[in-house]
Amino acid sequence: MILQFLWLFLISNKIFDIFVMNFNFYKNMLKAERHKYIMTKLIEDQKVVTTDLALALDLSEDTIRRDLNELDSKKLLEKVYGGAVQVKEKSDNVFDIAIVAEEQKKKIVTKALSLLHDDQVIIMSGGSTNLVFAKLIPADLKATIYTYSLPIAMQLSQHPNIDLIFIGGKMQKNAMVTIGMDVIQVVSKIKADICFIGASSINIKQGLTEVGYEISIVKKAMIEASDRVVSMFASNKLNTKMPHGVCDLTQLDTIVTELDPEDERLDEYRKSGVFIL
Amino acid sequence: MILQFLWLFLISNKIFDIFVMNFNFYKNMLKAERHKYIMTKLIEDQKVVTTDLALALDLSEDTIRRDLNELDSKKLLEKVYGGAVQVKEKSDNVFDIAIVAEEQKKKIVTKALSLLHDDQVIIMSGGSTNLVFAKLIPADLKATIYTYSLPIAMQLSQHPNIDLIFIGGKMQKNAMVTIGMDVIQVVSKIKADICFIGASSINIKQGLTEVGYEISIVKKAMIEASDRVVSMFASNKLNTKMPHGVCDLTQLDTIVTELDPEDERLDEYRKSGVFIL
DNA sequence: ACAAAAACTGCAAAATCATGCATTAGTAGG
DNA sequence: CCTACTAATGCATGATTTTGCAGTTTTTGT
Repeated sequence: MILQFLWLFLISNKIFDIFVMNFNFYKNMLKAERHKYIMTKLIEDQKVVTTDLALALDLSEDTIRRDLNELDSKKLLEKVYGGAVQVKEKSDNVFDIAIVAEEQKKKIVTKALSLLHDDQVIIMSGGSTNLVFAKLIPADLKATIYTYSLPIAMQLSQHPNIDLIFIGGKMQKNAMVTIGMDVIQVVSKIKADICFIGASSINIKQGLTEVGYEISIVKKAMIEASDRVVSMFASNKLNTKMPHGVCDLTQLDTIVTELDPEDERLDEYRKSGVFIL
Repeated sequence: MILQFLWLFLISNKIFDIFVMNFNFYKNMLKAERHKYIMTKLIEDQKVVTTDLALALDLSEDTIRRDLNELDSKKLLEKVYGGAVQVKEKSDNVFDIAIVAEEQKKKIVTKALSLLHDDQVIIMSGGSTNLVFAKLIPADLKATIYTYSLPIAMQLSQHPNIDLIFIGGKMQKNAMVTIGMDVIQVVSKIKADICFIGASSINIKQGLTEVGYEISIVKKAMIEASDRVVSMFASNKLNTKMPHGVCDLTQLDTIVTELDPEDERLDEYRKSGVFIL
């Protein structure tokens, strides 16, 4: 009986040693090492607890808290009451697309809603203005829409009454649109009533111009395929220029900006014959 | 001697503590973790019940209520009498796709990452499991990926080293994938090294089966176009059946589930010759 | 309308945190 | 070697946050 206890005692002593080793293992740790340890622990467990760390590293909780505050201010973790958790990946979600000046764009596209009618065949290019437009298309509109923009297709796929056709091809990843010959081929076979073209730049002489060559080609094909061509953009795009031409003003039927149609900044465009909404 | 017993007592206390810790697994949960747990639970079950949460987390109902109020004021959920429900009006943001049992799916697809190599040509079908897979594809993988799923294309468009080709066609809006002859035509011309097929249902006799006819046709074409066919799914899909056949087990090269490859539930599948990861 | 369940309010105990201050260790310069 | 300086750490103190409980109010179902 005694022997059993003695044995247990020895065993427990061993365990105790291990404990002590673990406790004091990190005793002479530099601050940087500690931070690394904390970050590793955080990734392992999804969280760290102040008291646990103080125990594990044999330091006062105050020091741990200071560490956590420091790491928090570096945005490496998020401090919470009792410890810290992983900083939530803000842009991990590819799917939330930030739209700059969304209110302004809403104002623009709302005007263009009057151009929509049931049973139209519509082509939409990419761009955040067109995305806002897609959001605001009335739920009861019945139409066929072609697009080659992923975000716009995502948006329109929520729409109950729209026949949606995505134009496939090689993805231009930053703009999230397809480009290339496959796109041109499909677009050139469409007979659309109306197309909505985002604009990088517009001016009197060159008309619509684009920053990318491939996009400019696709837009040319869109215009060719549509009876009516509408371009929506904010007024800061007026009188600017990009390397690749898309079409001149005579090929545009309607432009839509946030300005009053009678605004003097649009005078020259109005003279060229394009309808201003 | 007394000391020995004292020591034993301390040790047993420690062991006891560990037991208690395991028993009350969530006892030392940080508030932030709790909120995360609640939100996960909410997405899984579409609702949470105050009393259930109090029981599950071993906390008073008051605390749970305070949590729910807090999350409610952050607009992350909507508190109702007895618990909380998901905040509606998700039409505001089409783009955040809720993935049920994301952790389980991560476990599955992580196994499949070993099948990826540089310079492969890959076809990916739709489905949330494949979406999780797309998220976890290493940033340094250089490959060409074909897909006809909007969310997967969105996800992969963030990937710097992947040539991404979207297969266009008519959109099946609820699944956010393209379907139809256009898709078949493109797929049948691809010569892919490997394809990853989501599964609605799988069983020994019929193999892969699908709920939609069109999808089943597309998947047939995918299999035809690929040297190697991989299907990833959770084990609850095992031994279920849908109306439209895709392929039998002999046409599958690899299946991946969250189960251990030696699990007895996979015995019959293993016998059929398919490799189980 | 009434009883039971759920929710809210105020309160107190406990845990956690921020701050100021003293101590220590390491370091650079004379 | 000594001194002054700085950074890091621990401790004391008071503030803040969290949590459960008791009592009251609101909601729900019958």
